[in-house]
This record gives sequence, structure tokens and C-alpha cells, in this order.
Amino acid sequence: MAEKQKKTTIHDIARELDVTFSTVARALNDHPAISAATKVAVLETAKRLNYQQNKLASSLRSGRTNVIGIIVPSLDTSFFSSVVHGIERVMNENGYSMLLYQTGESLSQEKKGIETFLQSRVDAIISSVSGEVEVREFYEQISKRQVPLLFFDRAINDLPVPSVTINDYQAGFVATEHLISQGYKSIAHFTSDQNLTIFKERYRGYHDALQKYNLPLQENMIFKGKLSLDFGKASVQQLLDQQVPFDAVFAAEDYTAMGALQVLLEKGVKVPEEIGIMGFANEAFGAFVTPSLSTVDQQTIRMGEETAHLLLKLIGTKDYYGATPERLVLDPILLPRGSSQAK
Amino acid sequence: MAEKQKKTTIHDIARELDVTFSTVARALNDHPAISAATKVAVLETAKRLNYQQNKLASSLRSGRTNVIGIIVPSLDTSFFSSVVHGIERVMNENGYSMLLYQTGESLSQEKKGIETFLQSRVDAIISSVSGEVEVREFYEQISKRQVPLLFFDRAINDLPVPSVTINDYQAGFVATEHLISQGYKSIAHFTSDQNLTIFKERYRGYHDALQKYNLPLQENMIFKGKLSLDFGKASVQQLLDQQVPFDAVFAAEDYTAMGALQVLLEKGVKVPEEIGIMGFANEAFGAFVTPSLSTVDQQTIRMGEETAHLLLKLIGTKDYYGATPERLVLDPILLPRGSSQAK
DNA sequence: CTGAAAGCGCTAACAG
DNA sequence: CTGTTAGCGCTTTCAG
Repeated sequence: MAEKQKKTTIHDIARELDVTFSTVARALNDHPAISAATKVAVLETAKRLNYQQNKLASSLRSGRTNVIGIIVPSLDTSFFSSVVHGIERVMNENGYSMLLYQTGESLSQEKKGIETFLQSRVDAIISSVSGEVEVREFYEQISKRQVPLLFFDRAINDLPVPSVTINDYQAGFVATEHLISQGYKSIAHFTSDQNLTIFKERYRGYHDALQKYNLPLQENMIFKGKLSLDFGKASVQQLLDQQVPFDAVFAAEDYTAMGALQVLLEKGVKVPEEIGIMGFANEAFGAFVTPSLSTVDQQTIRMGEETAHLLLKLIGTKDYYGATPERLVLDPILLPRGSSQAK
Repeated sequence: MAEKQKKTTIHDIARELDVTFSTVARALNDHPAISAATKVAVLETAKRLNYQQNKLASSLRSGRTNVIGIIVPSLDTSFFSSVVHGIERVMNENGYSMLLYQTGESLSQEKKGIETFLQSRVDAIISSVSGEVEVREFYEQISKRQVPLLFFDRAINDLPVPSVTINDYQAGFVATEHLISQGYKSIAHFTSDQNLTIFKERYRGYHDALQKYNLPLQENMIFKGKLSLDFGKASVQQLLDQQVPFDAVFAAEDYTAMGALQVLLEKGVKVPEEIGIMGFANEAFGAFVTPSLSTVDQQTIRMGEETAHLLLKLIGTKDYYGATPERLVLDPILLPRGSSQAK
């Protein structure tokens, strides 16, 4: 039965070479004041003895872990997994590892995640928050400890924290404007409960676009709920049942739009001829369905990469929370497709 | 300008309460031999002083980090992000954090990931490998160090390492058998370059199903390449161009199947009446396209959860590499849909 | 160019 | 029930 043999340390290497362990440490860190000869010797024996640096010890002493904590609602979502993909790739290239935490949109989980990260002494935290109002105090803990924090997509705007987001207002506006330009005049909006700014902003964009083109905003055409295929189905069904006259749907999320589309097609309603549909998020299926689903692309991977780059730029700052926070706002990309152009 | 104030340690708490720091340490760890009174006092001042345990120090001393390293090709894939989702949720509930590493299918990245994890002294590593033959030696390093290792989906079968996979042979078999049962007789197969067992197995299942029903295996109907929408398109196009008589396609991955479907529909070929299509992986779009795409579900979230549970069960073992490795094989779920039933 | 010494913050015997 | 002691393996002055 294999015994857990002791790991080799710099002391072991030092003993082999008859130098002190601090010489070994320097050699391994490529310190300038070490002769090339000893460096070679150290590296060679390190390899021979199968040495692996103990990052725990090194971090404990140096105060830097080279680990970034990242908090997202869920990875089982193309949006977040794609952003995390972008972040990880860039941070990884720059020598950082990522600690991952999913909250499932639960506040207690979010608090636990932050606590774990703080205890793990991560060098920074990147987060997309669950409920903006409720989690303020958790995040204030982070700044109190002077740990760099960066928001992406979902930020708490009145906290002085850098962020990378997309312009959701503009996205809502151009999506609605596009429908209007195609001749639709009675546009319903299916959105989320309004506890997150991103949905408020999309709604505001929708609202202002209607206003700009002198179209009335009708309360009975606004549906708020948990965005999903079923919510989209139920909402459009309700419009139909109540015989609300509408000729387009702008859903704040693609699955919801898809639900609406499915019900309409089932009922024999012609899309886009009779009713136009716009989704949001550019899920993979949108390009493949019939008619193809018009939507708004959020540049997920780019968002991840920009998030990482901004953090890398700021992480060296002497006083992270002293400066006015840099907020990068990406432009949404309108993707008009079959479901919205025909009139 | 806010100064980086020193973090409070158990010594600070001890000083406040006029006890020794080891009493404080015990109180914080809820050690039985500490009076309720001091526990309360310690907890109270800990909170008041905003104490956060330093896990680096604790792990360095105890030898346990409660961190699991997880290696995947890419998170920008519904399959892997979904499995990671499942793993993280379960491990998190059991007090573990996840360090994440994406390889982008690159061997050097895979090696770097393993090295980082070993240096970070993770308590275990969970991995889905990139190239089985080529990365053997990296993985042997892990067992040499007695660090628990678990494979999911893509395993190196001749290494004595536990794993959670799905039965890809059976999946390939039932997918093909389903097509046959629907009356299709000339079934093409679009698959990956055969460096990974999972694709070899799917192919073997396809092969044996044909054999069982006395259908000939035709070399000119087998296409191997980098699975993707474009590969699917190019492959059917080639079948069409060469006028190979075929009446069904079994693709080892959904996007590839979708590419085939798109080209056929463009050409006016009736699916499923003239040609049947089966995909693989149950991507979200499959349920929404027209005709809906038949596919095989891999139980991704469940795979993640089972992976976590198996690891949790094994991680306590005294001699992880002494026992014969437990290999959990999940059953694939055939999802027959519109694209394959009509004849 | 190398050595000596201190200590990061905690855990875990061993005493009492 | 609490205190003492000895490190975990490394980084980082300060000497020489």
C-alpha cells in the first residue's frame, strides 16, 4: 500500500546541493543575484526530486495568491458560462487561477461565496450580482477590506466599483425601434421582475422608443415574471385570450421569445407577417428555428475578456477604491432575423 | 487615501479577551473542550473586529485545502458548463471550493493546469481529458503524488482512476437502431477524428447496430473531422455531390447534425420523409428547430452530480489508488423527435 | 553572490 | 477547560 510520501521542499533541494534553502528559493524565483551555475543546478535537482512549489506557503508569506474569485448566478446558462470562459482564458494567460462560485440567485449563497473568497485571500473578486439592493452590504465588506472588486453585466451602480456591462437601455431601444421600423405598432413586452437594473433598462429603452415614435404604452401589454419558455407561452396566451390587439412581442430574453413564437405558430398565426417577435441574448437556437429569431447579441465572450483586461489594468493600482471607478459599457448588437421582418 | 489596514487575526481577538490565541482558535473551530461562555465571547469579538479566518495559513498547517481542481476543454460549451454546474453545486454544499482550468484542448495547457493544481495543493482533481494517449504522463504525476483524481465523460481507461461517463457505445447503438427501426437503411455517420474513446465508442455502436440488422457498412458514408455546423454541411454536401445513395445521417454531435439538416432543407429534401437525421448531445436548439432534431441526451447535470458524489465518497479513502477504481457508467437517453420518424 | 533569521496565521500535540 | 510550543514551507530583509 502506497504511503503518502513527504513532498519535497526547498530544504530538500538545499541539502542535496549543500547550499542554504534561501539560495534555492531565490534560484527558483529567478532572482537576479544568483549565479547561472547554481540556478541550473537547482532547477535540475528540483526536477529530479519532483519538486512542486507550495503556493499556500508562498501566498501566506507574500500576501498574494494569484487567485481571482468569480461569482455568477449559474453556469448552466450560455450567457454566464460564456463570459466566464472569456474571463478565465485571459486571466489564465496572465498567471491567475479562478475560484468559482455559483449562487443560484440566492442571497445567502452570495454571502457565503464572498466570505469564502475573502478567507481564501483571493487577489480580487469578479461578480455578477443576484439582487442589487439586498446584497449591498456584502459588497461593502469587500471594499472595506480593500479587495479589488469588479462587476460584469449586473452591477450595483451606486457602489463605487468598476464594471463591464452592455448598454441595456440602448439594447431595449434599438430592439423596439427595429420592430417599429418594420411597421409593427402594438408591441408587447415580456420582461423580468424588475429587481435588476438590466431589465429595468431594457424596459426603459422599450418605453422611450415607443414614445419617440408616438406609440402609446399600454399596461396590459407588459408582462413581468420569471423569464422562461413557459412564461413566454403563458404571456402570449393571455394576450390572445384577452383579445388584446397586438402585432409584435419584444421579450427580454430568448427562451421567453421562443415560447411566444411556439404558441403563435401553433395557433396558426403567421410570424412575422401578422406578428413580429424580438428576443434577447442571442442563444444558439435563435439562428436555427423557423422563422429565425431576431435578437440582441450581448458579446458574451468579449465581455469576459474586457472584464479580465480591465481588472488586470486596475489590479496594480495603489488605491483601488480611491479613484473614480472605470465603467466600461459595451454596445449591444442588433441581430434582425426572420421573426421580425416582413411587413 | 485608505490605507490597507492589517487584517485581524486570532491574536487580536486573544488580546482583546485576555486569553491565549490557541483558546481563540479552538473556540472558532467549535472545539468541545471550550466553555460556552468563552465561545460566545470569542465569536462576538470576532464579529466585532471583522475577523476572517486565513485559509492559507490553516491549509498550510493542516494539509487540507478543501479546494477541488477541475479541468475541462472549454466552458463555452453547453455540455461542459452544465456538468461543471452540477459538480460545483454538490461540492459547494459539502464545503468545497472549485478551482477552474480550461485547456482549449491544448496539451500544454492541460499540463499547466495540473501543475497549478498540484502547487495549490488541491484536495482532488476532476478532469475531462483532451487527448488520451498524449496526456497519460501528466496524469501519472497526479497518482504518484497520491492526489485523488476522477475523470468524467472523457477518461483514460487504462489508468486505474475512477470515472463517471455515459455509455457511448450503447448511445451509438440505440441511435442507429432507432433510425433502422424507422425504416432507414443507408445511414451515414459524421464523427470526430478518432483520438477520443467517446467517439470511437459511438462509432462502434453504429457499426454493431448496422451489423445486427444486416446492413452493410460503407466507407464512403463515414466522415471524420472537426465536429461543427460547417462540417455537417460539408459532409452532406459531399454525399450529395457524389450521389452516394443514403437515407439517413447519424451525427456524433448536434451542431453537425444541424448543418446536415440545413443543407438538406435548402435543397428541398424532405426530412424526415426522404432522409432521417439523428444528432447527439441534446443541445437546446434541437427541441426548437423544424423538424425537431432527434438526439441523445447525456444527462449532463446528473453526470456532474454523480461525479461529485463519487468523489466525496472516495475522497475519505485511506488508500485512494489501492482499490480497484469505481467506474460509474450512466445510460444515455434516446430522444426520438421529428427529424427521424416518418417512414 | 550567498547565508542567517524572522515570521506570515494557523493547527495540533502535550502539559497542566 | 486553557496555555505552551513547535512548526507547515515559503518570502524577505539584513548581513556579509
